[in-house]
Amino acid sequence: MQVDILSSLTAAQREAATHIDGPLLMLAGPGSGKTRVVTHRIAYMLKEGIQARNILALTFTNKAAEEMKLRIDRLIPGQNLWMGTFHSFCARLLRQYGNLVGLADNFSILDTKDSKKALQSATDEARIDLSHTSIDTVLWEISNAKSNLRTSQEYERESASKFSGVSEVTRQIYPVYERFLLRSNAVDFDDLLLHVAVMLRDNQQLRHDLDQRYKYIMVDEYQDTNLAQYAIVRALSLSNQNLSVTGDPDQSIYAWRGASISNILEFEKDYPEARVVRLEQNYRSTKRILRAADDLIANNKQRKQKELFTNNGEGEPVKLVCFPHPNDEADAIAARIASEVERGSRSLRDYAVFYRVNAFSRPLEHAMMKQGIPYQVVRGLEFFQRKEVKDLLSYLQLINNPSNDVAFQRVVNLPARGIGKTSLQHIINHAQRYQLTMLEACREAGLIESLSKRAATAINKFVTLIDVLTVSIHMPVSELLVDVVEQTGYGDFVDAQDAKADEDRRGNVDELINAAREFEREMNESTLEAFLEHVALVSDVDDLDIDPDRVTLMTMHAAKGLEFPSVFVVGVEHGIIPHERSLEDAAAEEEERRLLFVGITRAEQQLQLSYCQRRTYRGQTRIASPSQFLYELPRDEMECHIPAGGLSAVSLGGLGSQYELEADFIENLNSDFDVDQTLVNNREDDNPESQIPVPLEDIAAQLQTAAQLVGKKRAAKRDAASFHSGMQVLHNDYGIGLILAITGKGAKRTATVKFANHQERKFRLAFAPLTPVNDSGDD
DNA sequence: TATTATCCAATTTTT
DNA sequence: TTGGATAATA
Repeated sequence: MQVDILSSLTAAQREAATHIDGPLLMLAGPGSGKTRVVTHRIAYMLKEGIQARNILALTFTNKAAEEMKLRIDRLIPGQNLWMGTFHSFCARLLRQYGNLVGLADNFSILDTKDSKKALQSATDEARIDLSHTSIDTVLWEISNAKSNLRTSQEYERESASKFSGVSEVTRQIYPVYERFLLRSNAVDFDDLLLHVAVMLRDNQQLRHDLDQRYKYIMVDEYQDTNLAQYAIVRALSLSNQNLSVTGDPDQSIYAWRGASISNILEFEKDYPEARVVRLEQNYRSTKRILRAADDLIANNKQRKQKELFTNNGEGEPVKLVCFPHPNDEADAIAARIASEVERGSRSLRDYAVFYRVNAFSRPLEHAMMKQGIPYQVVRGLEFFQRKEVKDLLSYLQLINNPSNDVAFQRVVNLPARGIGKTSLQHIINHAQRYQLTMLEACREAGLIESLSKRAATAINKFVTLIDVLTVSIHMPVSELLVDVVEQTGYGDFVDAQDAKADEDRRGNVDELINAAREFEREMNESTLEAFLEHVALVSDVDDLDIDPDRVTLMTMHAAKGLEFPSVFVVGVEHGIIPHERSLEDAAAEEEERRLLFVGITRAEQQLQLSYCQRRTYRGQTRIASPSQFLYELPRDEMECHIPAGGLSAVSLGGLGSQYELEADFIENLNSDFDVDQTLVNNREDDNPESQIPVPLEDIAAQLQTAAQLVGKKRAAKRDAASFHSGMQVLHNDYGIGLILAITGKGAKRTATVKFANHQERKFRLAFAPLTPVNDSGDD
């Protein structure tokens, strides 16, 4: 039987799969069959007689956990193995032992938005002045602190010497926020981990018990663990060092969220006994794709050297294509997919398009729709973020946990029931004065003098409403939900809105009720509490179905762990990948490179990277230039459809000659250049929505001509001191503009520039990122 | 108090 | 362009 399980593994894989006792580090490159090894290893352990209940397997996504469970079940059916995310594991522990950190077992889990609301409330309550920081910054700072195992006290101590605005404000707010959450019997995502880590640290008995219980621990994507997760894993594997972790430092893309890559890099220090297995053979991609990935990632300095190889064929050349505009980019991709599918060489599910920011899905969606290509957009939390859904869930939260003030505030006047801002403020004051939760304060509405009689009545009605609903707390969630929709008046409210604005909010409501029904059907434990936990810890991504025959659109972050026969990466542009916010920080830039590496290595057979000359983003069209990462690819063996002169004609980051590509654009300065037809002139229709997709080859050909047309028009020198009115200039952020006037002298010399979007701005010539666009040939 | 207008800021986001 | 958060108004 063992032979069955191991026979399909290679030597290296088998070595990892049969290493049961003692620490194990599996460095697994992309496409190296990691999941296969992990699942086979577990199956092997079970066969060897290890109890399923002694195994703890931690993943980052529910999807990954499900996938593994499924595959193990295929190898050894009928084992009841617990597998899940760090967060759900911690939530489960906290339900049991939460009292150790001051949580009742019906605590609520706040999502990021709720956390922000909580933080805002806490800040208001304590009358803390945010001065120059924003609530987002502080939330971020606290989240970071929590990921790094710092409670408010530790933060205070640790940051005592820091005098930046953020840390000063955070020092004040963090303890208040902490108290606010405890009082609300609620945790944010970071708390789930932090509380458990603290609990394990301060409670040796518990630590020991759990250590005994979970004798074999497995962690997937170890490169993405943060300090809190590290501490939890460490605490659970002290007595029994049967810890196996898998990961790939080159695929660490969540450092920005507190993941610390050093966890995996220093595993061998933490566990000197560790066996290290490297899985470097790639079974996924063609040689060419792998070489592109390898060349790219080789530019990272902070890196464990790794040798990727594959026995797969050379494959087609990787494509690099430049387009005038994202609409063309999207059209060309849609057209190619359509034609290949038409030809029968592939099906839609073989294709994925990746981008750096979610907003880039828009032109792609347009193009797919135009072409009638079925597609699915994978977006993190779309469903559970919708207003209707959040509103209704807040009612459920409040019923489940009456202390949840965030939920309370969300629903108290929704639909409007005459409890406005002023009344609410009175309630808040009262609650604060007597240390009550808001719902408790409402129960004393009659005692609050400042409240008008009318308001007091409205509040009493609300309290009664919640009390009545609470009676049904043990009913199936879907029925409770139906009750909520009807009795709170929310259903009518939504219907009224739909009628007025021609929307389908009701549809979302129904969808949520359906989700509840499905939950009842699938889960053996379908209490309200379980449902709320489920929706808090499961995202839409998790039930991403690759099965339906559709093209998949998603961010590169979301793509991790997936693979597709044919992959497009769009918008490989400077300031996009790497993202502009990463430009100053070398470490952040390396992470961006890893991100592109992840994108590239998802591809099995076909890969196309593309960038545009202009990009419409946030309502503004701007000049775009190729990403510096494109220079690091093996372009000589790739198929490049880029303007004459190639990438190198566009100077990196600098503005010097990048608008060489843009000369036609510049010429259109004084005309309305919303739709620039110069490059794509086979369009017959002025309406951008209904334009005919341009075959990729044609666009490439046209680009060449356009570039030739542009010919002599060269960029002026950057240091040109001779700005004058009537002159065309290029601004880093605003694009091309016309100097209307010049005033002042010396350092104060100021230009008034009118930009393409008809905005006028003034710039000090001494510092403004302005470059003259000179048509007098200066070569 | 409730609706409407205006302004502002804007990655990625396993949970 | 979008959404969210305030400010202005009926």
